[in-house]
Amino acid sequence: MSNVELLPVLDSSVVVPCCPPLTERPLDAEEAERAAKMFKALGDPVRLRLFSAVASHEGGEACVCDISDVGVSQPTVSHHLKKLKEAGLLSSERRGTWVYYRVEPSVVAAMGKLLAGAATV
Amino acid sequence: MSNVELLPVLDSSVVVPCCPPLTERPLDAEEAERAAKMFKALGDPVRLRLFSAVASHEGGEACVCDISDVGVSQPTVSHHLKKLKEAGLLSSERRGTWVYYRVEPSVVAAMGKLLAGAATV
DNA sequence: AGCATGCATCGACGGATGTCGAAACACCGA
DNA sequence: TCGGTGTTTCGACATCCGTCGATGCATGCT
Repeated sequence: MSNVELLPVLDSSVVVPCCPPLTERPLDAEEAERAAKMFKALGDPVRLRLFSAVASHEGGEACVCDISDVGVSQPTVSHHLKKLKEAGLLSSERRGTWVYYRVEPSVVAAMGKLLAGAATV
Repeated sequence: MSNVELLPVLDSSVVVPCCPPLTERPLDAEEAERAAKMFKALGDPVRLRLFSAVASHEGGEACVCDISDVGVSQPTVSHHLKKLKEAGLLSSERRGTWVYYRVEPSVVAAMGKLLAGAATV
């Protein structure tokens, strides 16, 4: 039943260039500015729910109508999705009536790499 | 009956209970609230630099004096360290004149687990 | 063309947040 | 006990941010 999605195997070396792991050395101002934007994007409960809804949706994508039941108005949902997009965490594409959002794997991987190591001090 | 230890030994495999990976299922409101607090704590450039400074400091800990050169006033540094502590990402201990901060590995690991999977959609 | 639906933008409002200087607190050495 | 240094707390302020209703735009259906 499940037609397997084509997974572009996560190539860890092609991760979006941002910053070294947080444990490698203290981030400088510019690096911190960039990295903070990504964390900030997930630093809101509504955005986190939207992101999770997209990430966990079958097919790896979801239209706004699929995920907009998070307790805030429709304009607010749209506002948050825009923020997530600006942070690079989601991308969107219009197909007919609906707009589909999907996770941007490389950026999420970059966040993971930032954290990697900090848990094993 | 419940005279159970409230704070069991922190086994690094037993990560702080928070939420399932973001890809497993959509987070509910309560989970999102908890998880967002952690991301929000790292969503400020100054806090990210402070966290990185602690995480990368030799010995896994640093006193405020070691890391307070991030371009803001000293009270502001203290304010941000408090936020990181409240989020559970750092812990602190006073030893004589100085206060030492260190990374709380289990909480950082929890954040990593949230992200894990979202990069391999 | 006209209308209904899905989504984005606008403008406004209230509360949260980052920042500072001043002051308080904790500790140590003389 | 006193002064000095490291750190936190306090109070104030400007800005940012999440939220909403109203409105605009794009698409598809009749």
